Amino acid sequence: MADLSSTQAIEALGSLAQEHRLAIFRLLVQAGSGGLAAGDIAERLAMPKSSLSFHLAHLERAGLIVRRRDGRSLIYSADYAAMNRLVAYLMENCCGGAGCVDALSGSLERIAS
Amino acid sequence: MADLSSTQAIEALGSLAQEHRLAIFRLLVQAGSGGLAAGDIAERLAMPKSSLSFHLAHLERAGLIVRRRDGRSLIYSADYAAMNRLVAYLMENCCGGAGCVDALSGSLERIAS
DNA sequence: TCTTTATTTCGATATTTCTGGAATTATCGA
DNA sequence: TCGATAATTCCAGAAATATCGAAATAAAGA
Repeated sequence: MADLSSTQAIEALGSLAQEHRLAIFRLLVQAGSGGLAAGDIAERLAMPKSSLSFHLAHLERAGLIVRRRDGRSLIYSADYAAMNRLVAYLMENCCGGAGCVDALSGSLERIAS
Repeated sequence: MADLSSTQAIEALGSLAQEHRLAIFRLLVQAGSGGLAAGDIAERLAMPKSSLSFHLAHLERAGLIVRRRDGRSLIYSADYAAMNRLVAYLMENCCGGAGCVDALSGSLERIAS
């Protein structure tokens, strides 16, 4: 699993830095590896299909989600590995060394329990 | 240390999702708590002062950096706690549960060593 | 093949963000 | 107080993003 370049990190950060796209991504994370059809997402988030399509394409370009076809539906799902790479990038490049690692260990334990 | 709202997370993500701002932030992380004067940053990153000022204001608004005055200089420094909150937000809301925590534990160990 | 369903792509517009020179504000030292 | 230094704010234009209806594409089933 190769490290992210800063260009890739910027792409990913920019994708998540938008109200609708963050909501889409969070929904897909919740949905798990089964993913959700575009139509389902549009309905749940109550947004016009063409707008949704624009944001899905953005997230896919950034590598944060993947899609597969199932009959007439296109199923989108979160790429957890990509997200891990992004978080790892932030921890390695944008955190304050040991203090940061300690602080985050606490968070990890909280989430795991 | 209160959790980030999704609006705050979007602000922070948007601040880092820009070439110059990411470079500024990384530089400030490296610089440590002593921080750097605006002029130093402008020189090191070779950018016009007014542009730099725009980006510093953006990062400060997002809560990722803080500034203090020292004589004629304004010293900027990274707010590690804010960064930790952002990473924690991503792990809690945008990661795939246990699998994600395991993957990131590995990263933490790698960074710590 | 024709129709229906699922979704994307196109296109025009509105909005936001970025850029950098010029003018302005704040501080220091003589 | 004056002159020099450090930085910001102002401004206008350029570039990038977001919005969403209408038209186009892809697949399924009768």
